[in-house]
Amino acid sequence: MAGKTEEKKPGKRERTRHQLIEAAIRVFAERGIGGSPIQTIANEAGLANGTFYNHFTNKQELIFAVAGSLMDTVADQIAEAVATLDDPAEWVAVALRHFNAKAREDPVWATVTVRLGASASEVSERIRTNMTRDLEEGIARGRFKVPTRQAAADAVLGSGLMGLLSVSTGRAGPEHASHMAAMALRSLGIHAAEADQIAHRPLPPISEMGQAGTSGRANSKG
Amino acid sequence: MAGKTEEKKPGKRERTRHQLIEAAIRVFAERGIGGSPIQTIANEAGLANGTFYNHFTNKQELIFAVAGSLMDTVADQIAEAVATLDDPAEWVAVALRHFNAKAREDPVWATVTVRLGASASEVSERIRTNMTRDLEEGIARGRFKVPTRQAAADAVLGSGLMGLLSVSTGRAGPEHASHMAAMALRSLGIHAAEADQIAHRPLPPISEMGQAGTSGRANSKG
Amino acid sequence: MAGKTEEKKPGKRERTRHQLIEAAIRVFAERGIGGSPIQTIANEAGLANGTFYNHFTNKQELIFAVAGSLMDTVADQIAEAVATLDDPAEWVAVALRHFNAKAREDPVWATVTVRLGASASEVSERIRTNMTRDLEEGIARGRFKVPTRQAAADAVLGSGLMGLLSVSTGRAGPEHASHMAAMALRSLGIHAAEADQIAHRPLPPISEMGQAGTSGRANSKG
Amino acid sequence: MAGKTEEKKPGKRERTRHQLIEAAIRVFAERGIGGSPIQTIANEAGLANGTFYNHFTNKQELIFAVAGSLMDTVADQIAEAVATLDDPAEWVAVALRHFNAKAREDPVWATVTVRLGASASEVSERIRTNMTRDLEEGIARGRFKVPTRQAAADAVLGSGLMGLLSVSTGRAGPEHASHMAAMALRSLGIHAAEADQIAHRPLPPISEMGQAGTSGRANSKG
DNA sequence: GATGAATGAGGATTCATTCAT
DNA sequence: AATGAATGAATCCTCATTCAT
Repeated sequence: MAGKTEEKKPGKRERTRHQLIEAAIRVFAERGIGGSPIQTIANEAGLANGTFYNHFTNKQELIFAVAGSLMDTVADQIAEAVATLDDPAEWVAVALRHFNAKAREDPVWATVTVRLGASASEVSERIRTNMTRDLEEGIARGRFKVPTRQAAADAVLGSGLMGLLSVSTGRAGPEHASHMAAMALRSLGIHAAEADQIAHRPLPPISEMGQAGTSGRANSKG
Repeated sequence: MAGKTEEKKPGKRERTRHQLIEAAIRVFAERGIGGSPIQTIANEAGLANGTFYNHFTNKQELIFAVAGSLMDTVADQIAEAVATLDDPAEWVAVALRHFNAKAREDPVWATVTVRLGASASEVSERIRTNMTRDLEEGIARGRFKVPTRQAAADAVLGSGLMGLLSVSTGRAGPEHASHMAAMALRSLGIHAAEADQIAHRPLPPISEMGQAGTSGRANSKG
Repeated sequence: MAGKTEEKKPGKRERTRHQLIEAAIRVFAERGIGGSPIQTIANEAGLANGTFYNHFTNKQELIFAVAGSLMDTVADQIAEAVATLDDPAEWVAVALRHFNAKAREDPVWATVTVRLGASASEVSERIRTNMTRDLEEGIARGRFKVPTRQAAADAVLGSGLMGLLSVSTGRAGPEHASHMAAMALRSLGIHAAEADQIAHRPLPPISEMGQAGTSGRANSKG
Repeated sequence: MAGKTEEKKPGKRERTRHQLIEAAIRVFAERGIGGSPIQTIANEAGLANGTFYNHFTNKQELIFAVAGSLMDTVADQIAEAVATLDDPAEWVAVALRHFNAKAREDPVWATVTVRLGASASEVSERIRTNMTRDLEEGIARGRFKVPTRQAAADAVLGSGLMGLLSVSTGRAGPEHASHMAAMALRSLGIHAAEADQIAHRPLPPISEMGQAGTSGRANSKG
């Protein structure tokens, strides 16, 4: 149990798994999930088809992993950006704007996230969980006036998701994110003028850490 | 069992087509679109698989027909309900609430609508078009104060969609629809008190016309 | 319910199923079960691979059907031949000799039957059942003197099976079947001289009816 | 348990090979030969899949080794037990009874032996060879009266095999082995009374030597 | 020798679609 | 129009085997 008892290759397995997820994201974006054979994904990752099954039991598992990876990536980045701020209203605004910014920077991410939305709603729970927590804190502090915590979450998340769609279909102008944030804040009971002001404050930066999110996920195959 | 048992004339063809669409909705709800073979759908409709191709050229056409049927059902009902009202704010509130009510009444409808999201986005455009028209009128009349027409549409539609999801996953309480409507109105610049009031007015009833929506659609085979 | 309510094609389905079983028997004999892809079997039957799955859910089901068909064919023929005789001793001798004769006439049958033996012992139960019935009758009539019905069945069936193996590996001489029958009768308590005599009587003929046995079997796919 | 815990020297290689064979027997018994991937067998042996190929060139070789091990185990034990006796009739009876006893003591052995039948008939030849030798001696001494050496071998081996099957399917009663032996002797021309008497004599014991049989076999990999 | 990731040919299975009846 | 058997391309998945460490 001392020393290098178990670590032959530093995460070779882990890395291959990532290659597959990354490849899947690219292929999904281009051809859709249903139109992406395992073979194609494996090849895109520079691997043989059989290798896929050393890392995932089936396609469904890959889809979940992809969805998870996608969501976790932003969720973590957003959580980090938000951590420096005090005002719940700003948390929400920053989260929405970062979510949107991510979509702009990485259209592939946006496309896949949107396509995955319904199929993998269990996974997007992570985003929902984070957001709900933030909203509750805001409600508790009297910053937000909303009929229900549930309704608030739906309104904010719905805005975020629909904004994503607008970005990925090219409907969104340059300030779309801020506008969406402002409207979301208004729906949470923030006055229009203040909402606009908060929604336009400079965005705290996020770290560029690679594939942050996926690291902690369980590896279903031994 | 007497005389013309099968009622040859009045749109027998039409009816068979409908059987297939209805069967597809049920099967899609249960197994997802990708997991629903034509064979299964045809059997659910009490028909042989070959019969399917007397009514649709391919599966994709069925999917569009299903999406169309789904959307038209509500879109028409909503349009009818809204037609009696004068205030754009009320249009929006009523539309959102009816959309949500439909989801409650017909969980299968809700499930399939959500699942269809990506596969048939062209169709959901119809909802967007209607909603955008209403919002524009409201903006023109000075009833809504929004940064952008686009942002407004996203905020409202996002709420609607997310509300649908909450219903179909059982997260939504009895007043969820009204709450969502109120928040949407706030985001459009209506004051909180008024928004709440509008969102709780009695809902204008909708007619119970059977499968209204699909009627006008072209029949590609024939 | 009167007239030709249900019989479009006179057993088209049934016939295709048979083609597949017959083709499988040929292919199995040549390449072994494990070495016979569905594709090859279907092609041998003059059908496309997909057609196979209209008649069997998987390969295992085909194997059972083949084993059943094989066993039933002889079992029926033997039962017919035996029906004309009165002496239980002769039943057993005739059964063993016919079993062996079949192996000589149809080496493919022999090969497949042997190879199938273990994999499909459930199916060969039919042979065992018939034989056990005959033995019991012989015991009841005091014709056989055996320690156990079970032991008797094992001895006779074991002889039959092993004889089959000898035939299919070319070890068996022309009178092998009669010799085996004689020895089997001895083990059942018949005196040597009489056993030999019975085992050499002329063999009652069997009808050449095509694929008799399989007809009654259930069709697992609708 | 003291000192050199791992015992490097005395055939560590040999032992690993054995672990694999033993593991294979267990896995074969449970899942059949075709359904037992190397990976599974290696894991069952507590080894990585790659290790397998340090000991066998391919799967077929393992199957032969398993069959050999299976047969040798009994063949050697039987040979030993028989060596103390003078009467060929007793040789046959003891052999059959030991064969059957082994099946009872080690159901896994029985199952795999039966399942192996077809896949490794070359190996079961060993049993046939031994048995044929014994029968010839008996014939030469005038102890057996049989139509053919071949027929005699088939009758005895068939009984033995079928008895094995009866044991492994639970059809065999406690005295089944003796009954089978008695019937086999009768078929060889021994009178019923004597046959019964011989078949019920106390069984000479066999040594409990571990994995005796496999030891002499060549090791195809260096 | 042991390890376990990678390989890729082989084969099973699905299912949209065609077509003769 | 309805039927349902047949089709075969597309894809999933398995697993014996290789190989770098």
